[in-house]
Formats: sequence, C-alpha cells, structure tokens
Amino acid sequence: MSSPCCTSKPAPQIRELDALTDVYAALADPTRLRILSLLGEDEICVCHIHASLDVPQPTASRHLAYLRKSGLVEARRDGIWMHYRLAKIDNPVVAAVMKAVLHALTHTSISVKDEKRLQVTRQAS
Amino acid sequence: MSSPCCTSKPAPQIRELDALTDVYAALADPTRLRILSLLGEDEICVCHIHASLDVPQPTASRHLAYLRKSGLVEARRDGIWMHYRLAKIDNPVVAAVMKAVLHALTHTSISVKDEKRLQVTRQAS
DNA sequence: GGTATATATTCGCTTTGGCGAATGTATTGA
DNA sequence: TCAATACATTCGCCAAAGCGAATATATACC
Repeated sequence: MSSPCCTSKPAPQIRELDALTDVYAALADPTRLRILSLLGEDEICVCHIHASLDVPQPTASRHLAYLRKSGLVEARRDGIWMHYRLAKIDNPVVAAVMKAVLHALTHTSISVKDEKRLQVTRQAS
Repeated sequence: MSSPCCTSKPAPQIRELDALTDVYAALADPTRLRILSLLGEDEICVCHIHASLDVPQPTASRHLAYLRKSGLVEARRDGIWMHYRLAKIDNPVVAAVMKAVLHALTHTSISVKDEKRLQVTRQAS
C-alpha cells in the first residue's frame, strides 16, 4: 500500500502545484479517459481510436492533442498514420497517480466495451 | 505495486465513467488541491483553511462546497464553526486513486508551506 | 431583540473548453 | 499533377466555472 517512490529512493519534488492541476484537468473528460484506457495496452492509430470509441475523427484528434500537450501521451508518425501511446512519466509520484488512474478505468464497463470494439476493428483491417 | 483492490477481493465496478470524470474535475484546481492536502491530517475549520492558504473566505467556502458536492470531503457543524475532513471513499479503486493523489501533494513545496502556516494559525487560536 | 463572528451564497464578468461542421494539411500512389 | 486517405485545425456557439465584491444566513452571547 505504501507509495513506491518513497520506500527506497529519496522523494523527488514536483515542480509546481500547477503540474498536478494540469494532469487532473486532462483527466476530467470522459472521452480522454476512454482514450487513455484504450492506450493502456500498446500504441494505436487515430483511425482505430475514433472507430473504437465511436466518436467523430476531429473529436478524437482534438482530445489526443490535449493529452499530448499535457504530456500524458506521445505520438509517432508512420506514413499516413499517427500512432499514439501512453507517455513515460518521469516523476514517479505522478506515475503512481497515473497507475491508479489507469487501473480505475479497467473497472468501468464502457472501457471494456471499447477494448472489445478495438479488437474487432483491428481484425477488420 | 499491485492495486490493493484486486489482490484478494473481487473487483467492484465503477458505476459510470462520469463518476471518475467528476473526481478529476474536482482535483483540477490548485486551491482545491491545497485544501485536500491540508485536510490530510485531521479535520479543520474554514477559518483555519482560508488563513493557512491565504485566500479570501468566500473562495475557501466555494471550493469546499465543490469538494463536498463531489464527495471528496465531509463537514461537521460545531456551533459557529464548520469542520471539514476528507471523506471516506467507498469504492476501493477510487480510494486508491485518492491515496496516490494525496501522496503526490506531499511532494509540492506549497503544500508544505500551507501545513506550516496551519500549525502557526492553530497555535495562535 | 441586537450585535458580533463564522460561513455560505449570489452577481457580474471573464476564461476555458466542449461540440459539430467545415476546412486545411500531409502522405501515398496512379 | 491529381485524387484519395488520414489526420489536424479553425470557427461559431454554448455551458461550466473561476474570481472579487457584496450580501445573506446561522450561531452565540449580551
């Protein structure tokens, strides 16, 4: 139950409170939470994301841009496609938060459904 | 490192994704984060909160109302004073998130300063 | 009742951010 | 060069929410 960042190593300071505030603001949207949950596995292209979530492509793109700006996801270009994945969080304290956040998402029914639709979408392509 | 809710007991479902969204929205404000961090110890009255954070009393009151509405804090009336404390979170998955959130706050310098001001404020009263 | 203290709420204003629709850009291939 | 596909951005509109200032409410004590 103890936080992993403080058991052995010294505790790194978070630069500002705003750094945490920005993370939680990025999490305060259902579409973005669904995207993060979907990305839990591996990297996914935008087309599969907006198909799995059944949201318009611009909507997916906008939320991905928001998540990218807040440092929670990273992108990789592959020809026509953009592949998004969860970003590696440097600060272990924030990483612990995100770990709990992602785990909580696995307990929502909609995320389970999204994941299933992703499998179907991937098989069809 | 594993999430405590799923090691022994079965995993409880989160009612809706909106339940998580609302929690993160409540966390997406620096003043509310400072309040939550201050409440980590024990219950505190509004006057000590707004004095420790050096924010106007209506500001503290509004944010406390927001936190209360979102289920993160509870209040107790004691004559003229209202004492606020962290709420007991029923869902263990959400509780794990809040545990990480509160821990992250201990790594911010402003929370440390707020805590010191609280000690001074309490001694003066 | 009247006053003082503690807390809550409202008002006017401004900013942020969500969405749908449309448009812009970039890459690929004929 | 032209068309097609994948993705990103902009625009107009609207709702949520933050703030300072003022005001309302609630409790205690005289």
